[in-house]
Order: sequence, then structure tokens, then C-alpha cells
Amino acid sequence: MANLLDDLNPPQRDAVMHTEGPLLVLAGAGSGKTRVLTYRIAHLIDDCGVAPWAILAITFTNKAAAEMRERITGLVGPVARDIWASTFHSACVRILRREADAAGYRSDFAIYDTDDQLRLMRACFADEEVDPKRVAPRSVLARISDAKNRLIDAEAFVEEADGFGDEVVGRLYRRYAARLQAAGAMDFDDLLMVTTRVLESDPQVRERYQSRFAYILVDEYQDTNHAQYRLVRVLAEPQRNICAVGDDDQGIYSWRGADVRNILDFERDYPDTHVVALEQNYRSTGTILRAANAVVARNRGRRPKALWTDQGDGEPLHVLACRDEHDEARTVLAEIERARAAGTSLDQIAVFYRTNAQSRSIEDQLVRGRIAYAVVGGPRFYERAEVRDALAYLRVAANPADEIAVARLLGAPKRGLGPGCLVKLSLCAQTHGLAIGDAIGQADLIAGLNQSQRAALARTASLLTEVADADAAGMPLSGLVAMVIERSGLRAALVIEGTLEAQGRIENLDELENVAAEYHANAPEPSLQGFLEEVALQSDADLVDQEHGQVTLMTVHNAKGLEFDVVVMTGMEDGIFPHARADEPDSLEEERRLCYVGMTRARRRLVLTHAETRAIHGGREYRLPSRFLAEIPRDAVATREGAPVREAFAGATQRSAVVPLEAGDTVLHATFGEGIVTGVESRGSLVRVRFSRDGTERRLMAGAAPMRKVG
DNA sequence: ATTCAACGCTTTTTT
DNA sequence: AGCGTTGAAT
Repeated sequence: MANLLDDLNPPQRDAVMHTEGPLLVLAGAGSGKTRVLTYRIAHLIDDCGVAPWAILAITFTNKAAAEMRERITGLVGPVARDIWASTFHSACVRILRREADAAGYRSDFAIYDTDDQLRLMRACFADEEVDPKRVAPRSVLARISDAKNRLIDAEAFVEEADGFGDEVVGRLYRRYAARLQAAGAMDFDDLLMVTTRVLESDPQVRERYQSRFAYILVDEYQDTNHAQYRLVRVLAEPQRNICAVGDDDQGIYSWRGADVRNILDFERDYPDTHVVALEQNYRSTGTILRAANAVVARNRGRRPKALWTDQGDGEPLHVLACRDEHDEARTVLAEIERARAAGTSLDQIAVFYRTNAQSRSIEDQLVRGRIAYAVVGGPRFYERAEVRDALAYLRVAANPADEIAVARLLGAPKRGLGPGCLVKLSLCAQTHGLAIGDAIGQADLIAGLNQSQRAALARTASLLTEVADADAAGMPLSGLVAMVIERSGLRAALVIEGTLEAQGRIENLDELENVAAEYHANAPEPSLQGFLEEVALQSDADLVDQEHGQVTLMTVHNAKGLEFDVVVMTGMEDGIFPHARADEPDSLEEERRLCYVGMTRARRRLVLTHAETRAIHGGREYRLPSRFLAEIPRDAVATREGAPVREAFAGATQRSAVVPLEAGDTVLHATFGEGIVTGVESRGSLVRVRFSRDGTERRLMAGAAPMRKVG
């Protein structure tokens, strides 16, 4: 360990060595906070004799937790396995499974994600006879989420309700909470709220975890909400060995209840706090850093700080104006090809955007350019309809009370079991005191069903029982998944459909089987419940794969914690970034922090693009460059105008005037090697080339592609 | 009672 | 451009 400390600069070392009492690490972007966190834990274990299981390390994503554990393993060996390193939500689930009794739940509770929540809320609207067109179910869910994040349960909400709107929300909140409870389910916010409530109200449970977790570390502390704040606070007592790491300039989740005050007020909450500021940046060039600092410096109410680097200035930023989103996409493509020609590997290139919808035009262009890419956070695998359908069977097998999953499974595949049938089923369950999933097997108790419906229900019931039995008998998960896919008829229905789209869905079902097999092979204690839990708590950011030679496309939110040699930030336009709905001063400041987060992901080259017009909601709108662009010092930017694509096309004409490419020419490409021109399009600006190395034919931009004529 | 096809409204960011 | 609701067909 002693020599490990040599890897650290003085403030980093200070943060690692200060083990007792509250510690606040203000870690600027790229200042090596992960290293501090891992070394600190290694130091606790190796030098201070702290038991690994007495350490609770909270990270923002599961992936970050896994990586941290891996790095600590590298430092202290396999004992790192016993550290509790996880997200808030995962840690809460783990506590709640043990303490379900005290929390008033069964230990096999299901976890409802956004989609489940919405379905359940729609049912509540029906119960309460609220018109979903007058009040949006999503907005009610948002209100409830907000309340739960502030630890306000339905009863407290109703008590405080103020005005008619609140009265309606209160009624829906009550109903929603009751139905969740009846379904044996918790939503994401419940995980935090219920855990905190149990810890705060039950002395036995509290004592158990307080004495267990002697050392607590929380990463991304600026993005904790009130419930998380209270959770940490109660767990940290009485020793208060709490280490909070964060950066108030990177708080980007206030819309999700995160409260930057948690980090700004840390010293007030823990008066004897030792504060360490990490301000040396090891990631970016001086120019990128200077530009990002200048932008975020416009925010009021931040801790003043000055990130610095001893690396050189590097190259200037590039701000590129584009005609429209297609032009912008071509610009991105050109930028990627340029970076690749300069020797940057694709996985060191990222494209950011403010909203997910923006990925589409860029994806189209990358497909044309044959650039391998991965979109983080589009339609998630586990959110695809067919995958959810299959999962619904597993969910009901694990928890028959899960009414949302029952509703889902009845409709997939189509077999004459619709909403009417669901109503009868739930009525039957109620009158006979059965879980709704168990009522499926009691079709003879239900009046008004036809013969084929009874048969379908019976088949479904026996499948569910068999899945549950097979699980109990220890059948591997992939076997359970296969059983569901085959026996439910999900696969057969898609095979009959026979379309290309159905083919893709079948592949997704196969992939689910693979995922299950992988889970079974990797999880320490695989179980059906554990699998469903992982599915529910997996985040988009967990799926970032920076090792497979692909460009990464993602929202700026998902980029937090990552770094790339080359970053292209697209859609730098007022109304998009900052977003049009961020019109209040506070939310504008959050947009600015988001911009700062995006900019500071870049190590060497940062390109910002904006389009003059953009297709939005059907129509085409004129857009002004983002005000954030104007906040970047002029002398940090190389290009202010002139779309590079237009430059590229101009260059193409110029160059083709000198060396016009035509079919039959031999060219040498920086990446693909030698090839023969097989065709020319768009008056010479696009050429088709068949490359001899791999036999592929590619369409390339004559002016922009890193390629020259050799014969 | 279920299913399918057309219409109209809506979208920021996510554990 | 996608989804959910509505209305018509089976």
C-alpha cells in the first residue's frame, strides 16, 4: 500500500488517508476520484484492518460498482468480494429482502419499472374515475415520485394536500400505493423510501446496519435526493465515518429529486468535516478545460473552483454550423472518419446529444458510412415488448400477485384472452382470496368464459406451475426462459407472423435466453428472483461498452463518468441544449452543468455542432446556436462557421478537379487499404469502392474520406 | 368479447 | 414519428 500512495497527488493522498469521521471530497471532472475511492477502500482493508463487509460503497451505476470492485480486487485480492459496492437502489433491495417483515412486505416483492408504473396508474385512474385526458397519468406519477423522494407517503401527502389538483393526486397516490402493495410490488422510489423508513423507525433493524457499516462512501453525492440523503445519514450514525465524493458543477438530476444542497450543505450537516478539493485534471487538454470552466463559471451559487492541468493546451475546439440535422449527421460522420484516419480507434469516439430522439439521423448516416456504433439508452433490450412478454411469465411464476405482469401475459401471445377476461380473473381472485396469478388455474370458478378461453387459461396455468416447480428444482434460468418462450406460444406466434420484424423479435427472445444463461453463469447466487431484480435495476449506463471498436452514441446524461479521446456534442442550439423546457434560471443552470459534464468528457478533441434548421414535431424549425457556445472563449475555438461537410464537398470538387476519381481507379484508404472504385455518385462527391482486403464495397465521401488515388 | 385500423396528441434528461 | 384511445369489423 505504501507504494500505492506514491501514485497519488497530495490532496488525493489526504483523501485516502483521512479515514475517521466525515470527509467531503470535492472532485472536479477528471481529477482521479475513482482512484481515490478505490485506494481509500484498499487502504481501509489493508492498512486499517477494516473488514470488507463493513464497507458500504454507493455508486451511481451498477457498472461503476462492478468496476470499482474489480479495481479493489486488483489492490487487495479476492476479499474485495465482500464489500457492499452497489447503487442506492440495489443496496436497498438487498436490505429490504432481509428486512421485508419489518418493512411490511413479503421478501419476494416484485420491482415495478416505469412501464409497469404507468400501467398500474392507468388502472388507478379507472378505479378513481379520473379522466386520463384531463390529467396525464405520467404527471401524476411524477408528483408521486417527487413526494416519495421527499419521504412523503400517501397518507402524509393527503394530509398536506392543498387545492383540488392535490386532492386528486392524493386520491390516486393512495390508490396507487394500495395496488402496489396488493401486487406485492415496489416501484423505484419505494425502494429508497421504504428502506429509509424502516431504518429510521425500527431500532433493531437500524442497529443491525449501523453497526455493520462502519465505513460509508457515496460517489456522485451531488446527485443524491432527500431520501438518499436521509438513508446515508441514518446509516452513518453513530461513527459518522462517511466519505462523500462529488462535484456541485456536475449535478444534473434535480428533475429526479436530486438536491445539490446535499453537497453544498455537507459541512453544515457534519460540522467536523474534513474537506479535500481535487482540482488537478488528468484527462483533458488545457483548452478543453478552459472552455468548460468558462461555461460553468456563469452559474451562480456554486463553490468557486479552478480546475487546472499540466498537460499542454492541445488543439482548439471546433464549432461547426450545419444546414440541418442531416447535414449535421454527415458532419459527425466526417468527423469520425477524420479521427479514425488520424489513428483514433472507434471506441475512443463518442457522439452526445441532449435528447434521445436526436440519435436517429446520426444513426442513419453512420449506417451509410459503415461505421460501427452502439447507442446507449435507446429502446432498451428489456423494454422491448416481446422481451417483456416473456419476462411477464417469469414474474408471475415468481410472484403470482403481480397483476401488471398477469395483465401482460394474458395478451401475449394473442389467444382470445383480453381485458374482459382480466376483469373476471381479478374478480375471481378477490372473491376466493387468491392471488390473481393463482386464479388463472381456477378457470372453472369463473363464469362467462368460452371453451377456448378456459383451455387457454388452463395451459397458461400449467406452464406457470411448471416454471415455478422447475425453478424450485434448480433448473438453470436459461431453461426457464426457453420453457416460457416455447410453451407459451410466443415464439410460434412470431414464426407464423413471418415478417422481418417478427424475425428480429425472435432473435430478441433468443438473446433473452443467452442473457439468462450468462446471468446464471456469473451471478454468485443465481435465482429467478435475482434475475428479475437485475433486469429491473439495470440502467442504460450499465451497458456502455467501450471495448468493442464502436463509436458510442448517447445522451449527455448517460455520459457522466466516462471519457473519450474525441467527443462530438451535437444539437448545440437554443431550445435543444439548453432545452426549451429549461426556462427557469435554476433549470438553465442545470443545463449548463450538463453542458459542462459533456465537454469535460473529452480528452483531446472536442467538436460542437449545431444546425440552422431541424425537423421537430413534424415541422421544420429555424434554430439559433446555443447560448452556451457564446460562453466559450473565442480564442479557444478554431472554426466558427462553415459546415465541414460543405468544406468537404468543396474540397472534393477541388480535389476531383486535380485527381478526379472514376470507376476502375485504384485508391488507398487509411483504414480499409487498397480498393477499386466501382462507381461514382453525386457528381463525384461520393464514390463506391470495393476493398480488396475484406471484399466489402463502401460508399465514401470523396473529399472527406482518408483516401487517395494510387493508380 | 376481441382484434384491427385510423386518428389525434405529445416528448427532456432516468434509477 | 410513436403511442393510446376510439370506432368498426369479426
